Amino acid sequence: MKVYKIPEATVMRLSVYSRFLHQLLDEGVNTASSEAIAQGVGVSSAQVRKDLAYFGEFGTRGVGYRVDELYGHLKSILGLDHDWNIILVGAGKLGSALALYQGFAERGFHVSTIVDNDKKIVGNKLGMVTVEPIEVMTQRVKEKDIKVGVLTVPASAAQNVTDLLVEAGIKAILNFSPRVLKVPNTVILRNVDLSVNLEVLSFNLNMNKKN
Amino acid sequence: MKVYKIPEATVMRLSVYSRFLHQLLDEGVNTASSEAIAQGVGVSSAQVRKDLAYFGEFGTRGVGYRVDELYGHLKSILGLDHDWNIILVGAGKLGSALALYQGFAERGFHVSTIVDNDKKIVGNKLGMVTVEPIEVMTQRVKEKDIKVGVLTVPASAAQNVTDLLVEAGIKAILNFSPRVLKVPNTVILRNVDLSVNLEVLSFNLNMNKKN
DNA sequence: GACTGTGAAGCCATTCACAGCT
DNA sequence: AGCTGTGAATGGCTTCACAGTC
Repeated sequence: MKVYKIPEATVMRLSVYSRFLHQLLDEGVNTASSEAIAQGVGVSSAQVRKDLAYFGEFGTRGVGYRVDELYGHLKSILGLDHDWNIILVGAGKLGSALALYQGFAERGFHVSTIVDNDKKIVGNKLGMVTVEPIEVMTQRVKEKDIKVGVLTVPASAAQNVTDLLVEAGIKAILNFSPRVLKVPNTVILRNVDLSVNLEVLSFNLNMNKKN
Repeated sequence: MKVYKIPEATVMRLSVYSRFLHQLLDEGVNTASSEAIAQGVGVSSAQVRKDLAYFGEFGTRGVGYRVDELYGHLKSILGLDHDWNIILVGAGKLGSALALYQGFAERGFHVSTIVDNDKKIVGNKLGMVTVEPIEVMTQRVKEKDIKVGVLTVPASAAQNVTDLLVEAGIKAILNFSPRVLKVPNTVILRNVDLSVNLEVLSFNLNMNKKN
C-alpha cells in the first residue's frame, strides 16, 4: 500500500479485472479468489494479488474478494466513478466507428463533441452528436471543460490538431494516428497503433515459420 | 545477432521505426543515425541500436544507417515483404471501419473476406468486398489459405467464433472484443482493448489530481 | 570526430514461497 | 484448511559507457 509509482501494466490489468468482475456480478457471483480472477483474465493469481495490493487490502484471508466491493474499489481507482466527456477529432471511418462504439459508453466515456475539417462531413449525425467544423474545437473544449481528446485524423494533421488541443487546455489524448506526437509533460498521451498490432502478428508468424 | 527471444516491446518499436523510415524515404533522406531515428519516434538512441542489433549489423560506424537499406531489412524482419490476406469477422461499426481503414492496406494487409452473422448486413459492400454469412467462414479460411483473422464481434460471440477460426486452421488472431480468449498455443493471439486505453488515461488523470 | 555495436550495470516487473489471518 | 498480503528471488528490458570502426 501507499505507493505512487504504479506500473502501467498493472493499470491495464486493473481495467481488465474490473470488466471481469462486472461479468461476475451479472452472473450473481458474490465472492472470487485471486485464483478465480486470474483464470478469468489469463494471468497468475500472484499477479492479481500484487496488483490489488498497490491500492489496499481488499480481500479476506481464507475467503477471497467480495465481488461487488472490489468492483467498486476498482471503478474508483480507475477514475470511473463519474462519466467523462470526450471530444473526438476526425470523423472519418475510424472516428465514426469510435463515436458509435458501445464499449466506450458502457464504461462511462461520453463522446460529447465531434469535429472534422472536411466540409462534406460537417453536419452529419453520429448517434446523437452532430459533426461540427474544426474551428469550434478550442471553444468546445473550454466551454464543456473537456479533459480527454481522441484523435483519428490523418498522420499529417495530427501534430497540428494536438497543439491546438493542448492550447485549449486538454489534459489527455488518445492518439490513433500513426505519428509520434509531442506534448508538454503536463498532458497525458497514449497511442493506439492499429497496424503495429498486425505487424507484431506478422513478425511472429514469420518467426514460427523458421522455427 | 542470432537470438531467438525478441522482446515484444522491441517488435512493436521495429514496426514504428519502419514507418518512420518510410517517412524519411519520402523526404529523400539517405542516411539516419540512431539518434535521428530515436528523436523521430520518441525513444533513446541506445534503444534503437539494441533493437536493431538483435537482427544484425545494419549500420556503419561514424555514419549511421542507410535509410532504404534499413527499411528493407525491417520490412523483411516484420514479414511485410509480401501481402497478407486477412479475414474480418464482424462487420458492425468497428469492423466496417477497419475494413476500410487505409492504414492496413498501406502496410500490405488485405482484407479479402468479411463475414457477419447478421442477415441485415450480409450482402453489403465494404470497399471491394461483400459481407458474407458467417457460415462460409471456415470454407473461406481454408480455400484462401488465410492466416490472420481480425475479430470485431460482441464479447458474447467471441470465443465461439475463435474456436471455429482455430478449427479452420487460422494461425493468428487480432481480437478487438473485450473478452479473454482461449486458443491453443499454436495460434498467436493479440488483444486490442479500446476501452482499456481510455481507462488508463482516466486513471492517470485521477492520480494527477491527487498529486 | 562521429557513430555503431555491445558487455555490464541498473532498474523494474513478475513469480515464488510462506507467514499470517479467518 | 483456504486464501490473502508481501518480502525475497528471479527474470527481463533499458540505460550506460566505451571499445571498435569508418
